[in-house]
Amino acid sequence: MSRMTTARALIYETLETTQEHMTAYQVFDAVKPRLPSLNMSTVYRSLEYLTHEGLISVADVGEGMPIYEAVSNTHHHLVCEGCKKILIVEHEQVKGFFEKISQEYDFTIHTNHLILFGLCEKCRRAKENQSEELPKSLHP
Amino acid sequence: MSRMTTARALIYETLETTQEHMTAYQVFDAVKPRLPSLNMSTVYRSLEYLTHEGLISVADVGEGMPIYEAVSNTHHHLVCEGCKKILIVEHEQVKGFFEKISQEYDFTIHTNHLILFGLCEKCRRAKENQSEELPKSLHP
DNA sequence: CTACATGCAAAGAGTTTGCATCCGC
DNA sequence: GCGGATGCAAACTCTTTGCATGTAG
Repeated sequence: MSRMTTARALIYETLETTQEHMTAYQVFDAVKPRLPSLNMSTVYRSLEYLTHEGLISVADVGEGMPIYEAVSNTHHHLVCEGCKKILIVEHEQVKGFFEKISQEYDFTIHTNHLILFGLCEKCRRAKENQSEELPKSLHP
Repeated sequence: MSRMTTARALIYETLETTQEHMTAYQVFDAVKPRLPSLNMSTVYRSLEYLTHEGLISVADVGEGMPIYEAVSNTHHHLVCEGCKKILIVEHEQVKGFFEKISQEYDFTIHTNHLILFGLCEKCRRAKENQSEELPKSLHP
């Protein structure tokens, strides 16, 4: 059987109240003060447990570490590759697309956290200017 | 300045001809026979180079290792969490959604490889039956 | 010839695991 | 009290890096 222990409760509470996506290490840092005995392995095991229970969701931002967040807060992200800014996309904007794919392929989508990479308006404009001024040049 | 070396060419050729998504290790295994001196660090450096050149794309299937594929082959994936089967979604099916998001948020999407998790029709049905009565059963 | 690419080995980082102990139920 | 949860430390896996050597242009 499963137990809602102190560690699990605090980890979930942190994700639920901040309503932010966090990496395993960020969760650790946030909970550690309130539970000094907390260990990284417990964080990983708890995150896995909470995910399995459907209380939180995992996604990969492509920065090496997966991020976790409370599912109550279903939304999606646009990550700017220029300034690293993250825009929030309401699930309403995505729902229709998911439903269409679901029907078309007879596939029940569980993914509840989409992350799209690209350029925000500011960075796109900056890049356009850049390529106007520097027609051809350096490249690593 | 950049060079199209043997290693890079073979790695790209492999991804381009198989038209399959592969992990770094799979790329290594596929190219090694034709270039026995090949080293994992070269694979990683080459994949990074090819990605930066826009010849291949990276995506994370959530299984710990990112997967790579030739961009000529733009499509998306539905990954069944039950039987691990992977369905291909043509970009046509996704294009409209990307455009909508792009406009709505004034954001240029670079992501060209979407991976959605869920359950295929077979596994969904299996799960439904399971919760109704059936104790245990087939493997897909 | 020169700068960049590669192989090798070793380091890093994030995550997982075995085991003794702890604690929720 | 018992079985699952935790802490600790070590192991693991994937990836990155420093440096000497090799090679494309």
